Amino acid sequence: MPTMTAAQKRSQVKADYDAFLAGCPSRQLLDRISDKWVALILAALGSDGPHPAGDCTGEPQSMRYSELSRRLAGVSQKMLTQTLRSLERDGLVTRTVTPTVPVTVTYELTDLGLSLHHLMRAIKEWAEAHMDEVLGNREEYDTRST
Amino acid sequence: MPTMTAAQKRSQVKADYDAFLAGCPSRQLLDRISDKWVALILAALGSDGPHPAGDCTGEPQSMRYSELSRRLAGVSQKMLTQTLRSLERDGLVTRTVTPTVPVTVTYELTDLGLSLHHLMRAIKEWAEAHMDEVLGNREEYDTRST
DNA sequence: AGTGCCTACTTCCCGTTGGAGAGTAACCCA
DNA sequence: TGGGTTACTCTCCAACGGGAAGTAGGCACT
Repeated sequence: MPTMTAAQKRSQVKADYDAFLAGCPSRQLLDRISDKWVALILAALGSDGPHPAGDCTGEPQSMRYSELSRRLAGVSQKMLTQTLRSLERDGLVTRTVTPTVPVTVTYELTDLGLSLHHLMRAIKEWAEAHMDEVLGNREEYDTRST
Repeated sequence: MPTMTAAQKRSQVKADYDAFLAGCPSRQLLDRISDKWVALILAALGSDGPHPAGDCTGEPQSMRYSELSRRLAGVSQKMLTQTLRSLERDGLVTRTVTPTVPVTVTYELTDLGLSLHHLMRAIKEWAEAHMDEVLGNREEYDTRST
């Protein structure tokens, strides 16, 4: 009769590994980067001008809260504010308040944010290059299982 | 009395933009990539061997379901299965069932998945390079507001 | 024969997250 | 006084995801 049942052993193994990938330094930043809206905000702040369907290139520029809100169609104000705050906290964007008639708040990428933006740009390019392939795979997979 | 109140106009503007970034081809793939577990699974399948705290490099290899489950400490079985299915659907990983004594299911990166993994590797490197900076920024931000 | 264990899931319950929409502050305009 | 602006904040609720337990199909011990 062992001191540990199989179930207990399983928990033990799990606990042993908990400090493993959870402690990976990439993991914490990965969680931040893989936030639904972070990538889009970076993309928006990294691009300029109104871009025709899907074009996210261009020079970095500062944007107002309302501009971002309009640009990132689908983002709730709550999440936009929240995400911008966390990006500011991480030093990826700067937040500047200008006390004009109605207050104006502008957000801009820092150098750090800009460097991350370059990575995002690469991902966007990958996405555009392989979009068709992925879509094709999905279709095939769906018809196969139907 | 205008035909449109300001509120209605706002909804109108929103609807106009809804088809905008939502239709961006990057957006759909971005949603997939920025899934909490996708990046981690890709990292796991792209690395090999047990790696000491935070080391996610190495050669791609196939892994069993249970291996992944152990490696990605913290993932629920539900999400692991779900995520693997969607990755398979997208053609990023292959799923092979070998009818051994207890069935063995192995997952492996496809070429497409491998190419995405390279991007992930770049992100991991960025994360490691700038982790300290971000952590410093956070600390500063937190002390400032306290 | 019965109990237990294995893998690779699926199912159920429930807490947290995030969206929709209304409310707020501070000020301008008619 | 009523409406407008911007940049939020708050409240309510649906849905996503985690934890734990259940399932199928078969080996292995006793």
